[in-house]
Parts: sequence; structure tokens; C-alpha cells
Amino acid sequence: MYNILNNRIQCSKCPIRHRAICAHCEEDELALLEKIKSYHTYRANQPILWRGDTMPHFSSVVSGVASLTKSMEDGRTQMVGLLLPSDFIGRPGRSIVEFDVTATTELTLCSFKREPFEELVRNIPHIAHRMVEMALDELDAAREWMVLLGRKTAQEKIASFLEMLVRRSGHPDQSNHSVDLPLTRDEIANFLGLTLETVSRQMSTFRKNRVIEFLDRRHFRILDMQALHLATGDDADGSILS
Amino acid sequence: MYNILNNRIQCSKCPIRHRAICAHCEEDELALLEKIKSYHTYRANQPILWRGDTMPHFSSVVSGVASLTKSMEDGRTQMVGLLLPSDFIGRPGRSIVEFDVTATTELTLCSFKREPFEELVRNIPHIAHRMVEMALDELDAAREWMVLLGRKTAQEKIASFLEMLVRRSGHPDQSNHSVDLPLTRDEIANFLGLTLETVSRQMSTFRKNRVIEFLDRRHFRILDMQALHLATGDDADGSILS
DNA sequence: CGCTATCTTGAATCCCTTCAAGTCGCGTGG
DNA sequence: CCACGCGACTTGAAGGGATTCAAGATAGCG
Repeated sequence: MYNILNNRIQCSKCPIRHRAICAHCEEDELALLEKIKSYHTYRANQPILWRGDTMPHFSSVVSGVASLTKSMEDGRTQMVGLLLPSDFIGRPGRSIVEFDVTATTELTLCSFKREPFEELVRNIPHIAHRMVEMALDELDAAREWMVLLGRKTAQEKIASFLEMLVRRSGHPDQSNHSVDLPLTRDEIANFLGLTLETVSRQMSTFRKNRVIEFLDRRHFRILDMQALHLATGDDADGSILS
Repeated sequence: MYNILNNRIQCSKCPIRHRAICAHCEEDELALLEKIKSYHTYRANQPILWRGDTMPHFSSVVSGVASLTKSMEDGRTQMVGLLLPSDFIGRPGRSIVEFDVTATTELTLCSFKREPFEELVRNIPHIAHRMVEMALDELDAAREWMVLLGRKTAQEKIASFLEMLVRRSGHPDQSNHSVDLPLTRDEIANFLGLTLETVSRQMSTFRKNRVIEFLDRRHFRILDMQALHLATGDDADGSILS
């Protein structure tokens, strides 16, 4: 199912060191995590966990993207979370997964075995604290997404999605940088509560209006950041506040 | 804005004693909470907090219902949470509210001042633990709601909403009990990502099909629990499993 | 008793979906 | 090398479910 790599990356040199579950840890605490960690890699489209599975690990996304999805019996699917680098999978006290987890791109996880990690959560306040912080961040994100799903138009959904990708891509808000599109049209549709045809049409509209430009199907560039933000509906007057 | 009642109710006799933030507490820990708690009551439709406010308290809902809503500049509104008795408002480490909080019925809160409560969270693992547990429950609920908002039809949304009310009303799954409808049609619409007209139409359909029956506009009774569950879309075959 | 907020119902419209056809890009094998 | 095939994507046309706009009904309350 997956490859286990050597623990070659030192925590102190880890690209997600300051954003992941270990963010608040001191050097000595890091050393404890270092002892129990292992890396796993997955191919694009590879399932990681199915709903109902018992989760043997807690993991941080080191690189790549994974999706959390829930499906109804008739096949309708809704993505309920997108895991980008530094995001965390797993919750103390609960070993049963409530959704399917899938790698949408090539993915590397930094994983910790259940028991020793829960032990560390109990004993290292820096980890427990970061855990709560990240759970609450996720809750905020989920609520923001509820507004998108319940009230935004297709156009606004696409704009919000693209803006989120730009924001989390690293290049603060500058245009002219290539941004990775880590999902297929169908996956985007499942994220936004749309059909893949609607996703395609709305993205074409933005392309035709020269708001974005596609380098290829999986990479785009922002041509007009302000127009994109205006289209999200988040800031009706499009003012440059905040 | 609100009335401050005497602390007449003892924690040990509190109706939400075993489900609220204090659920895991021992008697001596309860005594510490008792010292810093106060009751506040609000009238139906009374705003409790606005987005951006600094939250002076952490609170548990003792009785009544409150809503968490987010609004877009043009007025479109999405409810992102419904607080029923035992539910908790407030998060350690963050004092700014991200949404509007409103009493939708007459409401009583059991509130704790910020600093002393955060102190207790740090010192009483039973409280910290319950805090994480409740945050994760909320996250699960939010994700379940994302499926509803993104993928369910109006009919399925209404059925899911009514089923949730029945489930949380106390009467496990028995019919023939009057269930409280703690929201107006408009509020239900904002909860489900619909318009109030659509809510009204779908409820009328259930009424005409004798799935539910209205005692008055704010109270209904289940006539056909199985039909209601079938209509939620959660269990395509309607099997009586689980 | 009538006022008003809330709710119901109807009719027309519209946005998104559904169904269908065609294009693009890329790896494989002839 | 290039035809072939296939998955991913785009685009068009028709259909439908929810919204919008508009009237009217109902109930709670002074």
C-alpha cells in the first residue's frame, strides 16, 4: 500500500517544522517526536483510509495534497476537507475515521504510532495545545466552507477556491506566479458542491475574461487578483481593506 | 442586555451536568466551576454576540436554543451552528468571535469569566479533555452539514433537519411526541441553505403525505419515522441497520 | 377586533444540472 | 514515428429544481 522511507529528514530541517503539530515544540520535545516518527508516501489517487477504518497513525502532511470525502449511498460525494502541507490527520480518543482519505497528488506523510503519540499529547502541553489550536482552525475553515456551500453561486465558489489556493500556495498575493491545481475538475466539483461541467464552464469564463490564465490543466496564473477577489462575494464593495 | 440571575442552581443538580463542558468533572472540580459561574438569560431573537466582538465569557447553553450565523455583505446569511442545551460557546486562546450569536428562543446560559476559566482549563485535565472532545464533535457535525449543504436536495435537507431535531429532543425515536421547532421558517432556510418559501413548501409536502403533523407552527409530531428517515437520503435502502 | 409578523401557495424565471458530443493531451504499442 | 485509445476536460442544448416575485392566509397580541 505504501512505502516506508528511512527517517532521513531531521525534524529541525523539516519544511513544515513551524506550522505543523510540532510547531510549539522545543528542541528536546522534537527529539521525542523524532523517535517515533516514520515517513509514508502515496501515489496520486491512492486511497489512504476508508470511512470506518481504524486509524493506526496520527500524521502530518509533509508534501502533496490529500482529500477528506464523505459519500452518500447513491454516489453523491462531498469533500469535507483538503489537507495541504502541515495539516494533520487524526484525533486523540477516536480511532475510527468518519470519512475517506485519499491522496490527490503524490503525498508524503510524517506519521506517529497511536499509543506513543497519545502519550506525548498527554505529557507535552506544547503538543496538546497545538492540537486544540489546529482543531479549532479546522472548525473555522469548515464553517467558512458552509457559507460557500450554502449561499455562494457557482462563480463565487470557483473564485473562492482559486483564491484559497493562491493564499495557501506561498506567494502572498502577487500575480504572475504559477499556482498548482492539486485536484481534477471532478474533485473540485466535489469540493464545491457543483458538477464538473459547471466547474469547467466557470473556469473558462474566468479565462475568457482574462482573470486567470492556464499554463496547463493543472497550473494556472492570476492575471487580475482584484477581479478574482471581487468575484468571491466576500467583500461586496471590493475595497482593498484588510 | 441581559439579566443576571442568582446562582441558584447547584451544578450537581444541573440538567446538563453530564453532557456539558463539566461532564467529566469530579465533585471537587465542580466546586471550582461553581465559584466562577453565573447565569444569564436572553429573550427570543435577542443578539448575544456580533462577529468581531471580544467574548468576555465562556458559556454553556442550559436551556433554549442559540444560533451561530455568518453573513455576506449583501445580506445572504448562512447558519454555521445551532447551540442546543449542553453545547458550549467560546474557545481558549481566542477572544474574537467569528460569527454572530443570537438567541432563537428564550435562552439561559451558564457563563464563566474568561481568565479564571482559562486557568481551570489549564489545571483541570477533565475540563481540557472535554473541551477537545466537544470541539471534535462540533467538527464532525460541521462536516456532516457540509454534505447536506453541498449535495442534498431541498426535500432531503428538510428531512435531515427534522430528524436531527427529533434525535436531539430526548424522545429517542418514538413517534407521537411533540417536538419543538426552535426556529422560524426563515432561520431554518438559513440553516439549510434554502429560501423560506422552499422550506415552507417542503414541510407542506411532508404534512400532506402524512409524514409529519403540525400542532402549531412551532410544534410538530412524527407520524412516519421510517418515511422521514428514508427521505433524508442518508440510507438509500432505508434499512433498519445501525 | 384589527394589526402585523409569519407563513403558505402560486406562477414565472433562472441558474445549475443533465445528457450528449466533441476536443485535448499523453502514454502505449504497432 | 504516429495512430490509437483512454481519461480528463470543454462546450452545447435541453430540462428541472429552487429561487424570485407576488398574493393571500393564519395566528399571536395589543
